[in-house]
Amino acid sequence: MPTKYKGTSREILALDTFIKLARCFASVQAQVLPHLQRDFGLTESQFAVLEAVFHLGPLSPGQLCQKILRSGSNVTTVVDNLERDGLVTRERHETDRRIQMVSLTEHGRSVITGALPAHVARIAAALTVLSNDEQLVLGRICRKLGIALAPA
Amino acid sequence: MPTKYKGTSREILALDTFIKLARCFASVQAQVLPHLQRDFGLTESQFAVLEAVFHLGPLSPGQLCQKILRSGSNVTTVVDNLERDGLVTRERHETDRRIQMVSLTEHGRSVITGALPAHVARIAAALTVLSNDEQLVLGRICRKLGIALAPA
DNA sequence: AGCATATATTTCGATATCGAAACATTGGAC
DNA sequence: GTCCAATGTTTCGATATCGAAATATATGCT
Repeated sequence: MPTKYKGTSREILALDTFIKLARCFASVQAQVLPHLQRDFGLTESQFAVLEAVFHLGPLSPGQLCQKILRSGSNVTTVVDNLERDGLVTRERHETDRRIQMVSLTEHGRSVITGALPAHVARIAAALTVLSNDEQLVLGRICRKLGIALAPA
Repeated sequence: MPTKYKGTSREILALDTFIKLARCFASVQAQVLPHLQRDFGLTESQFAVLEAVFHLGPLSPGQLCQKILRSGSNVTTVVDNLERDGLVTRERHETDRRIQMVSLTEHGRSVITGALPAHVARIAAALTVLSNDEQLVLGRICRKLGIALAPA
């Protein structure tokens, strides 16, 4: 009985479900993030930025904001640190000078190409405790919930 | 096709599932945390500490550490801020003086009793997009994964 | 052209978060 | 009783994270 809250049965079910969701997500993160840090010196957000730019090409902070689901001010900070470490560069957009395009450096590219396979392998390893069917069902339900709550 | 990574089909399924899980969790958090902050001035971790002490009685930082799934140093910081704001107090354990027991103040108790029902109601509201069966299945799979990955 | 509004980014101040190291206390070995 | 290893907490330095305010640029209206 994971929850001690006294509410309607609908509330109890929802809270119970959400607590399991949160703990499960935290558990997977715990399997994966320490390695990203120790093996490649990357935080979760740094990895996410590198991965996005690697797969999609140069992006603005605003676009990164959408991709990594963080605030604009946070993207600024993360990109600052990546730039300081020589993994990305910032360049003003040619025609709209409000925009700063973030690109990978050579070093950044080699770091993300090195880190990506190991990271994916760790996630896959963590999820092997679920059958393919379970993963599909989990994905389907999560997708439904995520889409329903997505910012208008 | 949420992922652009080229790996084994097993890896692609796992990554795809995990991305949906992460986004879904983030979406629910986004429904819930801003209200906790604006309506009650509480961060997620502050709420978690108050809720734990409210339901379980006075706890040590080490016990809180287990409950809220954060590092010990983080618990120290969160409790510092709660103490500064007059929501909890710290007292040395009678017999084992290494331990600091964290207790609710009157004010802390009234804050958590005020915040809890609204918080639960918001979570329940967010999850109403899923049927009872879907919530049960989601909970079951998450629990299986969470338990399998739980720290040895 | 001038100006108000909208958009893109950064700055600022606060809290969270971690791991490693420091500190305090306990309890067992001798 | 003394010492040492184990346990519990805090400190320290770094990054993340947010929202609000500031800044820079663009765009539309007149």
